[in-house]
Amino acid sequence: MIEYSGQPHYLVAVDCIVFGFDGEHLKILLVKRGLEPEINKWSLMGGFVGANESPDDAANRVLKKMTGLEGVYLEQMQIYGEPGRDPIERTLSVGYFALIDIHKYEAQLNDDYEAEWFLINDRPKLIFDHDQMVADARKKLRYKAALHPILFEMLPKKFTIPQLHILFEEVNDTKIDTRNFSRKITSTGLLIKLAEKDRTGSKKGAFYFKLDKKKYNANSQAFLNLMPNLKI
Amino acid sequence: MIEYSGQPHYLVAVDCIVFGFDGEHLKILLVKRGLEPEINKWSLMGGFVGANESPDDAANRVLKKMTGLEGVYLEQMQIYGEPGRDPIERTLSVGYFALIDIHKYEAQLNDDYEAEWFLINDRPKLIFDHDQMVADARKKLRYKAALHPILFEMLPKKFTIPQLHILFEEVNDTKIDTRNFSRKITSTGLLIKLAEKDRTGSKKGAFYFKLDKKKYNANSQAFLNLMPNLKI
DNA sequence: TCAAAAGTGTTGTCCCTACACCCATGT
DNA sequence: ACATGGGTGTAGGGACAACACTTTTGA
Repeated sequence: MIEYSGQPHYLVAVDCIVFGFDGEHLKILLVKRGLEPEINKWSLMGGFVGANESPDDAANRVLKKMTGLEGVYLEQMQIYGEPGRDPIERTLSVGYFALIDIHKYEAQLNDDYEAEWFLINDRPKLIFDHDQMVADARKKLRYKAALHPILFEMLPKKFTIPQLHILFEEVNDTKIDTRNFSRKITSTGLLIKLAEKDRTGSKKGAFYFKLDKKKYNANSQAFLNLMPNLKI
Repeated sequence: MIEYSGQPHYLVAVDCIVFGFDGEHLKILLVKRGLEPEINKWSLMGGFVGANESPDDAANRVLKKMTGLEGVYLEQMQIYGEPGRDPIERTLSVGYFALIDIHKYEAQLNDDYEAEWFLINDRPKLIFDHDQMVADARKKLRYKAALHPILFEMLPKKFTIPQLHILFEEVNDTKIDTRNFSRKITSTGLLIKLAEKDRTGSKKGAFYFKLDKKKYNANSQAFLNLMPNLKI
């Protein structure tokens, strides 16, 4: 019987930074931690990687369990593995960031967990190294969104250009010229204009668009330069 | 005494995809595996994460041990954690890619390990999921190198533009116009022209350059569009 | 009629690519 | 002299940012 004798074994967890957009501000979803230590403090959604699942599986399972949502946009970020990051026992955690449509979440809220949306810039202090994870996720989201059309994942199926515009400004924490933005985003060819208008925001109303799924899936790897004066 | 009772524990390893450049072709450094199972098969440089080190520490330690080199460019890629990826025992592995100056390596080769450079496109089959790791690393290297000035890490302190040019072509597996390339790369302002010329490649000789460390460190996060017709 | 937001037009600038051509030098 | 890479010049086109303007419609 072959074995890797004498090597230490560790717990492996996943933690998810869940981003949402309420139409005005970027938010993250936090939960009150249900186990010791630090019980009842705010933390990211997380859980241990089970014996028969990959970390990706685990992250999807955790999200399903805590939000009720499946098929969420989920991206592996990095591993957090400093020896002392969990005071009880050595635990390595794989950080993920998730993008969800906040309204979809509210529709099927799972009340078993005390979860709450917080403004990204006004959130409680989190346990362990979770604040670092949020900072890293924010940075990575910005980076990725500048080059790839992923922010659609935080909007409903039907959305308007002004909505998308505000979202881009929120994520990048900057002002973007509305006129150039709408042209740039439509010129990607990823949007399909619908006949219907959203009239809640203005008298004139803004046309709804939906994503061209086919082109979206084909182009999700392409570089798009979605941000003016691209700098990080 | 608080504990996370009943959760499974796993081995955690690191595996490094080490890239090098011999002046003509992109290569990777492989080792003959020294333990069962699959002993004497070719594999990536790897090792288990020790009790008092982070995965990043472990990757640096493994590289130091097997190549003798310190301060190597090392970047975390992703975690590989499918339940059955190691047939002996569940092991999660953090993949890293490393860029090293192949000549520096040869200068202080560690003969304790049977290590060998292989052409990236002509390498032996590797154990477990290491072939997948190499494919992922190649893709990530290409992606990153298109936007950030990291390929310098594979060249000596003094290098010529034609050398850099071939390296870019190798990494991206494409032809790049030499004339436009040299202008684009010098226009980044990251290079300092030296008085000396390399005359091994041509009669005229090509000027040596070195990296402007100060600007390099300041700009390593900037987007640079180093590849024409940027597509992935 | 007016305010307010949506969205189109316009223009100058800069960058990028393609390609021609000159440069330096060992043989 | 001439072959061989190294490197610069140049011109056309396209993208992009800046900003003016029109459109739509509820109040």
